[in-house]
Amino acid sequence: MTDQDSARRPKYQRIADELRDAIRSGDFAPGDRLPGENDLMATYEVARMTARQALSVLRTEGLAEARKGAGVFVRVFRPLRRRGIPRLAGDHWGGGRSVWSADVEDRELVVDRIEVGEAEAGARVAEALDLPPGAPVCVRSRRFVLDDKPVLLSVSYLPADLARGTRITERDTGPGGTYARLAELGRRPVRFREEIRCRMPTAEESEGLALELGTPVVLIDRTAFTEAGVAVELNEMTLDSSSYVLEYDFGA
Amino acid sequence: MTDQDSARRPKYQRIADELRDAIRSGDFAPGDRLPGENDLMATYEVARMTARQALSVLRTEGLAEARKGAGVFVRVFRPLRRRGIPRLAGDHWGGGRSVWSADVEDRELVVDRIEVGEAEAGARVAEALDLPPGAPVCVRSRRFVLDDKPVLLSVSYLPADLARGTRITERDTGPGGTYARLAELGRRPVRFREEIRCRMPTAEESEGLALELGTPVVLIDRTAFTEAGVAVELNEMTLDSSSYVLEYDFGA
DNA sequence: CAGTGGTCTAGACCACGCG
DNA sequence: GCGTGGTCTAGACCACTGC
Repeated sequence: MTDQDSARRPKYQRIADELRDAIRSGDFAPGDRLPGENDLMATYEVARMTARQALSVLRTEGLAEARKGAGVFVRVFRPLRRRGIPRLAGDHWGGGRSVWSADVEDRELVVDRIEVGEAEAGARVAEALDLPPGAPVCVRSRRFVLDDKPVLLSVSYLPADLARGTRITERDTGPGGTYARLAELGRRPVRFREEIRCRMPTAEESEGLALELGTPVVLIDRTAFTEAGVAVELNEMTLDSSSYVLEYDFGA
Repeated sequence: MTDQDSARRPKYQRIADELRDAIRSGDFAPGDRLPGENDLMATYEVARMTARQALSVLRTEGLAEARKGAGVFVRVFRPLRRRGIPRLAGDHWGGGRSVWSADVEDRELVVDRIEVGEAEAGARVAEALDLPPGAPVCVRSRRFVLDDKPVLLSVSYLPADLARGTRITERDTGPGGTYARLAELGRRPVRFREEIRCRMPTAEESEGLALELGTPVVLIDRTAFTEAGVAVELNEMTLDSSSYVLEYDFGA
């Protein structure tokens, strides 16, 4: 009766299917504990590794997370909405607020792992900023942590001759951030290009964003241009995909 | 000598690290065959499952793919560039071309699994189209296959009272596609909102897009609005993330 | 300290694909 | 046909968590 209909589908997949259905149907709500390895071994009369493999399917699908010594739990999602276009409107950061204040509202935002320095432009950076390869660039990297969860890694590149001697090279760039400083230099960014990619994280990204198994990252490469069409900044962002919904509004 | 520096890192991780480094450094180029399970067992003197686990790390990272009976290979990427904004400019589809011709250029595009029908709006569709829940909607679903690789699943919803009696309810919507028909009805879409999410695929998505292990999907929900601000279409798209780079250009 | 998940071994049989 | 990866078993020891 129970294994007559197995129909060539591997046991671990069938177990995963049942658990997945139970999650989707609401039998297990976000945050609930799922049956553990021992439970599955008993219920389905399978070996340890088979039960493990079933759970690993759900984890790599991003549906479940394992907590050592505690159990396996249904994952909880609470994505942030990131509005691609109005957030960069001049009247946001122009008024002394960072572009971030548009996103986070009443949640607790911490910026850490701030590093500022100078380096030689690699091929990609040089091309984006229209500089000769090896040209000096100001590099600003930082991490954004929202309610104790890291959500974004950001590395920003600017031509060094533009940034030197300004607060852009300091840890705190001042009110309105880098874009306000650029505006003061007569290089106000008015046009932007964002390129979006998505893939599984590297080990470093996984560590830096404290990612669960089965969580992709979103890469946003934003180039900022002045009215004259000169690229003044390349910002490479790495987002925890489970923490974000991106939104773009535009006319035809 | 070889395991003195193991430093608590699991064997399978150390093996995966070495292979990953070899890939990144170019010792294995895209498409190359990697050492198989038996090779790793011999080289590192580990059990089968340990070698397997090492390879599975690379696969879930999206760096390698297994071909049954053949071996494990370094994955090859050739993403399409999808320009979010100019592709929807009226002069593209207005001239009788589909919005797709902007993306694919000289590659072979096949559209299959076309289904057109009517259904009752679920909660999300009803909200997006500003209809009462359960209202009849026209549903158009299809799959785009580029050079024999499926890259996008699309399901489009329109208010049924708008679509009925037009070519929108036929398999072939005619020159310029759905948007050109809407324009003829006096409901020309002029504003768009795209919401972007990213996650691991469900089993159905994985099948429909023929995804490798370790390949996330990108979800784009696009709502089209008329000049009067009325939502006339919701298009839910599911993309193979390894096949796409999304691009958005906009001013501040 | 009892139970959990994490790692690892040493076997087995199978289906598939390439030569 | 032989080697490949895919599935599965029945054990083992460990580290961590929570009671």
